[in-house]
Amino acid sequence: MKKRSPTSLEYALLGLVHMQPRTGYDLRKIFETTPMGHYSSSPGAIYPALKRLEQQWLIEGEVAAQDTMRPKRIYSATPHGVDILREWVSQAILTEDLLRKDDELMLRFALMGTVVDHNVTRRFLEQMLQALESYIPELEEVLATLSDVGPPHGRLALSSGIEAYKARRRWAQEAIQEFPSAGNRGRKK
Amino acid sequence: MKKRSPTSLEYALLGLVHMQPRTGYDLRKIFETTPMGHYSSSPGAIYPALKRLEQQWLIEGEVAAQDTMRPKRIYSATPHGVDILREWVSQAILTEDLLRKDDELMLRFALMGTVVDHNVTRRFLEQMLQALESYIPELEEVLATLSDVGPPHGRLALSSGIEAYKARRRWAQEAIQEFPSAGNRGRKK
DNA sequence: CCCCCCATGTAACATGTTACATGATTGA
DNA sequence: TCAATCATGTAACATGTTACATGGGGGG
Repeated sequence: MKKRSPTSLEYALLGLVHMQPRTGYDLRKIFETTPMGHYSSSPGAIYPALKRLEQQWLIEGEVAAQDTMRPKRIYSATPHGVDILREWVSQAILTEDLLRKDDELMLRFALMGTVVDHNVTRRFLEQMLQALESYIPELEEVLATLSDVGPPHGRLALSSGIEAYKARRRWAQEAIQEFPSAGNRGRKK
Repeated sequence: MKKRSPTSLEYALLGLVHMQPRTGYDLRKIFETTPMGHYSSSPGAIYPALKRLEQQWLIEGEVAAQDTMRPKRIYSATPHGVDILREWVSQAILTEDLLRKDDELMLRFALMGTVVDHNVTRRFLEQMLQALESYIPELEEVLATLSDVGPPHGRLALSSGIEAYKARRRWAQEAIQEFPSAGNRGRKK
């Protein structure tokens, strides 16, 4: 039996309940009201996803308000769930991930705080920087080859993307300083 | 009969065949090899989507290589398709679109070159700037309220997002100058 | 002659969307 | 008591993913 890997939404839910136990409703509110917000949020997505995670033992729900019907379940991550989450956030970053899995990449970073140490975080940022260093020039080259005739919208859209990646590169260079390498450990501040 | 509106992928296909007639294979290659690349690209997504567009008269396919079996179809946009495309790219931009439909927003910009004049493009950029001016401070406020204890990953991920939006604001301010307003028309360069 | 690229398609499957439904609790 | 918010769920549907299948043509 091949265990197909969780979706982004499922990882997001797993990470959030690991940070702190929550109900399905809590999770929905997070997606509705915070900047985490493009991960769905409709009950038809959340509740089935929680059920799947529970079936795979990645999270477990404790029933509160036991006497009423339609009991409320408070979920938290199981040790196995934490392992799976850690494995996911620790995956190597490929250049193409910047194009095809960009959201997932930042989600991984946002959720890694509670499952890995600063060495893994640092490695993540180093790999992201490497990917950006190889991808940005590639995009600039594409931009340079685009013909000047016709509407500029395509070219402008591409340069918007390039600027976004450059902003991310600056961000990563700043961020990495908060995670000193083994050699420099403890010397910061 | 309610005509449900096309998906992003369908709009992308519609826009691309309007720029220039193409086969399904051409479209797949675009998604595989260019920066337009996170829009799917698998045959199981492209060919059914083209079929749907054809059924709604948004595109039409001309059959080439008529004598062989498995004939190759070259698609182009119908006048009705162009209307629908124009309507879509011209929609008003809401602040929440920045969070929930960001990709779609940039796709709309990239595809609008061949269907609207520079006044509409300018309006698009003005509305995007307005949305950014209202959204960026909102995010900064959220960032300021986040507690300093615990792992910084969440805060850093948020500031990465903020920097991306700021980069987009700079880009939009630059880009808008390529589309002079009615009052300044023709005065540029 | 074989492999790769051109070129199109389908079938099974999982996920997510939209809309609906239920009922408890809290504050005005 | 009325409305809003808390809280969970399901059913129908459309879309997209993965994997498979077919076949022609060109180049080494």
